[in-house]
Amino acid sequence: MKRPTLQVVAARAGVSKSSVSRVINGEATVAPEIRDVVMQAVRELGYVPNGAARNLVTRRTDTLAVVVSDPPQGVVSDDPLFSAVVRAISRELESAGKRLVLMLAESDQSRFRVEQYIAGGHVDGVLLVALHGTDPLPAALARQDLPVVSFNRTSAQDVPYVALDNMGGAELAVRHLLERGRRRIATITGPLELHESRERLAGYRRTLQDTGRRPMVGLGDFTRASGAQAMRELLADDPELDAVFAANDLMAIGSLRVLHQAGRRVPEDVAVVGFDDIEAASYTTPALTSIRSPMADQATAAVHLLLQLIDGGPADPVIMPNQLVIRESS
Amino acid sequence: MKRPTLQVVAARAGVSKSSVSRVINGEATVAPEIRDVVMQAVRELGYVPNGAARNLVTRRTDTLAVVVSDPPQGVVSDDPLFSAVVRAISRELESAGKRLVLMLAESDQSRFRVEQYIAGGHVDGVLLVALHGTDPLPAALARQDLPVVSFNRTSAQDVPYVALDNMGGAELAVRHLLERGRRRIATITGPLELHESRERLAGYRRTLQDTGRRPMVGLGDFTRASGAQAMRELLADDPELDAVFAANDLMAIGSLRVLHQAGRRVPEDVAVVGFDDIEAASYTTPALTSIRSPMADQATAAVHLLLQLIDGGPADPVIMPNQLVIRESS
DNA sequence: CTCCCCTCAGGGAGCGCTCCCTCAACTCTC
DNA sequence: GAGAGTTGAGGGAGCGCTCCCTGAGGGGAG
Repeated sequence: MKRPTLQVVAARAGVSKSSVSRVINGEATVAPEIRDVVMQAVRELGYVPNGAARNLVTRRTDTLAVVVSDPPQGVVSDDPLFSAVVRAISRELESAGKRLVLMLAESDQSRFRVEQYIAGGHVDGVLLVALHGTDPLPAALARQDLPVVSFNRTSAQDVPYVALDNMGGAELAVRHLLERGRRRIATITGPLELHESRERLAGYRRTLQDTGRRPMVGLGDFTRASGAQAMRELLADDPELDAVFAANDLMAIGSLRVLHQAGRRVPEDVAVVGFDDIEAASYTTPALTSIRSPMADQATAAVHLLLQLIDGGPADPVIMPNQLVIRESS
Repeated sequence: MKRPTLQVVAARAGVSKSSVSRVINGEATVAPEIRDVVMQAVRELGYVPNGAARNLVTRRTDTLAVVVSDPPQGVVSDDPLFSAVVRAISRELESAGKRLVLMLAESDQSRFRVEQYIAGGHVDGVLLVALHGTDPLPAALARQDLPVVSFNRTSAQDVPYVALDNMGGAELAVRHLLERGRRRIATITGPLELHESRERLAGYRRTLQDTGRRPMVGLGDFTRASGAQAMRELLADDPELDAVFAANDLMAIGSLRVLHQAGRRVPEDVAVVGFDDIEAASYTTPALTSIRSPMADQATAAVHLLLQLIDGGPADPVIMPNQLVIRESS
């Protein structure tokens, strides 16, 4: 059963292809009676325009690619916030009448496939999530002349972005701990190849430096296990530490358990603050104080920026502010 | 800067369009020297075939839609497993050389848009996630003559599916509690409009009935808050209950806190078993015993089934078995 | 040596749509 | 009432590709 074409609809309605096309595309210069007879035929035949044919001539696809560039055990797509981000993007595109092609680039080969796909004219623009500082994809995509917006700062200079205020968030966390009277505040970092990890670390460093305190840095990689491991090391280095700022919630959760096992009470002996405010942060005992990253808002803003870019608008970067959510752990 | 076309490549290589097309599509009947000269030209010009033009004539798009049909506060896309499922699907499609268009259908309007899109010939097949029993979308999509695979059983009879063994999983949970010597075993259900909630409840019921015990049913809706509320009611109804099987982990986590507040020790006084084995299940105190749903495997299986269907293969439903993961809460 | 067959490159139609251009039919102005 | 202007329908080219068909050329068999 073949789908009806414009031609068929035109024949049925007794008008020309052009008129049907005009009606379908909602052009103003169509007489009401022609519009009615065409709509009638469209309904009767269940006509839906063929996308490929339309794309071919208009050069628009109404489709945007969301490219997540990340190693297989990567932090992005494993992130508890991943689904929130994807949903926010999806909703925003839906309301703009656009479609979303999701591509996870987990290897050089798939990165190549992404490039090919983008070059194949399948999409009108790209929303890029590539946190790794050395990722070659941002630059590669920027070279194609297609609108690209990054979900964070990238090494490619000329890619517009919407980023979290990671440094400001870290500052918020550390100030909060200082205000609570903590004096020996350690941090557990994310993997330092990632911009956001470095920024959060920098925020921690700067805030401590302002008050003349000594930084204590444990290295993590955003996983729960790495948070636990880093906590053990930090405790061994300084058994007297009285606060930890973890660069994400998963690591904070990992450290909670280690602190418990080491006989420290949270928050009495050691205060803990995480980052991201994932849902699990409120399930822990004690519930975790965290920096809420407005990821959904960030996603929405990124989509807006991209759509604006596609319409030929300006490409001003956006920085999203964070918010401290105080719970039991501090 | 316009992208080069087949024509341009042909001119550069000094051969015909047809030959270039043959080389691009890897046909065997091409002389090596022609292949070389074409590949050379392709490389020099950075030629990538235009997708729309190709689709238009081949009627293939190498693109599959993943449609998640769910109300705005729906359970599916809020589910912690959502991202795992999406990633598994994405990987599987990537390795099959296909693309993924993700569509969230959250309203009647967007459901209509989905139908239109599917009818527009943009995709080769549809992977449908629609848990709601009354959802009209499965039937609507089944009417289009396009391969459709559902991620669970649907009300549309003729849609092939890959489903979890929900009943078997519930049975596993309840048997486990019985073996631990529990005698008053309550359950907290998911929203009963969902197939899977009903199946999990039925599994609970059947297993208890087999041993002549009385069922105690609290109604939830898969959210943590609803789990807490149901737990309060169950405790009020029967302060002596000694075990709870929650139809998902979020509700189990909600009930843990209520039990703690009510002065019950877990697992000494009341054992708790969840369902899904989300990551947060291992963060709780005590860590949660749960039924592990092999969601990623299910996703992979669904993709396989769909690809097989597209190739004209058979459409035999698949049921995925579950596994009991025993932790501290039981 | 001739004829036939087979291999493989080129030509060209056509996929379904948009959009430009033409032209018919009115309306308005003087 | 005639000419100019305006409105809106129809015709047809062409987007970039695939794929069928044609025909050139070479090899093998008789």
